[in-house]
Amino acid sequence: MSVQERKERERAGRERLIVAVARELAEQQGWDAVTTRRLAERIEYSQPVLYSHFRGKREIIGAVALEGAAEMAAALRAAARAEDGPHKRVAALARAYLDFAERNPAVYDAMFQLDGGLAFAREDTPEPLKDGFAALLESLGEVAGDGVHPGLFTEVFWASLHGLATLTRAGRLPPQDTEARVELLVDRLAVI
Amino acid sequence: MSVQERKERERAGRERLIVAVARELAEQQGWDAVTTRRLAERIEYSQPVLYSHFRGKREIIGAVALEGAAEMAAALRAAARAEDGPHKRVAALARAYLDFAERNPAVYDAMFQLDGGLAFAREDTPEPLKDGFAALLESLGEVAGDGVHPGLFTEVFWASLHGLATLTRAGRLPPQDTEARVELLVDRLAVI
DNA sequence: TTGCTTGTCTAGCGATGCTAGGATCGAATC
DNA sequence: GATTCGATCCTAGCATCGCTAGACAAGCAA
Repeated sequence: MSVQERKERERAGRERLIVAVARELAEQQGWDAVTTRRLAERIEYSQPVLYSHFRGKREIIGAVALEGAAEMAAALRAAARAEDGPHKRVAALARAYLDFAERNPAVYDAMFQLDGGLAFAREDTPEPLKDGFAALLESLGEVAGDGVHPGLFTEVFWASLHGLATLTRAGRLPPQDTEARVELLVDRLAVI
Repeated sequence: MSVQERKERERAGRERLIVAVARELAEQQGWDAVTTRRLAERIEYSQPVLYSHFRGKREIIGAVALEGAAEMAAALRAAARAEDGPHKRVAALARAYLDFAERNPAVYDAMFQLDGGLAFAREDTPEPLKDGFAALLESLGEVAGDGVHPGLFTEVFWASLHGLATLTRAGRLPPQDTEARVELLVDRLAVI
């Protein structure tokens, strides 16, 4: 039994290594540079080994996305917890979101721009994704306003942040006024 | 002289054909299906001909994006012109924006998701893109609120719409409550 | 007719994601 | 300790991608 357990441990370790290397490579040189050949070379195995862990490149992107979602949820909760009062909390949340997107562009892409083969907004949505949305909902629910469904409000707020994050990073919005845009968004959307 | 003029006309016509076919193919089967080989086959010329018109696939995407930007600007202005009063006008504008994105997903991708090699938010930004932003600004400037820079407000509003458009289409937001989300966004962001 | 420019095509390069089939290695059995 | 056998891994290759070099043909000027 012990032999098999050891093998499973090694396999799990190698799988974590694949995801970590994919993420690192993506952050360093962009997802285009994450080819199966390069990935295989970096983990010091041949290409087909990747396919014994993942069905394809898409699934590797999906694994990075899940890892990122868990981290983002934690970062959002930490930022919200550090502030008193709904308004300050929401502002901190928004900044933390955009900060995460800016600091981890490749991970953010894996989560929201690329196709990682993950289900969203459904029953079978993976737990880390649901939890990321929940982390937003926790702070945003209290500023949704009377008669507005908290979930719907969270969706709108999230979409707005997502728009700011992606357009800024793609050079579609000038980078200098980021802070002013966040303030405007929070002041208008959040009630009290 | 006439011979040369005829040739230039034919060349320009072929270039329009390339862009039209690329757009059609992208809308039908997605941008992944727009390969240089398939494109060449459909215009009934060999691959290298494409490269005598465009530097590469990126530039073809860029051409589709410019065409789309001009159409979108016209659609936004038409929607705004049909309504009286700032609030109604902005609501119509928002719906027209999301409607365009939904009806022309491939064109929308070319404009805002893919790399078409275009400059944004800069001096040398192509005219159709500037005009698209201007079309938004015309209606949104009057609801920016006191002391808020119209351009900044337009950026935030646009980013929010962009977030809704992309997240909805990628299946990240449930499709049914789209209208409620738009109403909420307009009600909160637009002043009076 | 002879040259030259202009236009187009065939063929090919180096990559990509992914896979079939053979080799190798280690654990279990005699 | 030798042998069998299954799991594990690698070499080699496929189809396709964006892009380009070089051959070829058509049309114009001399």
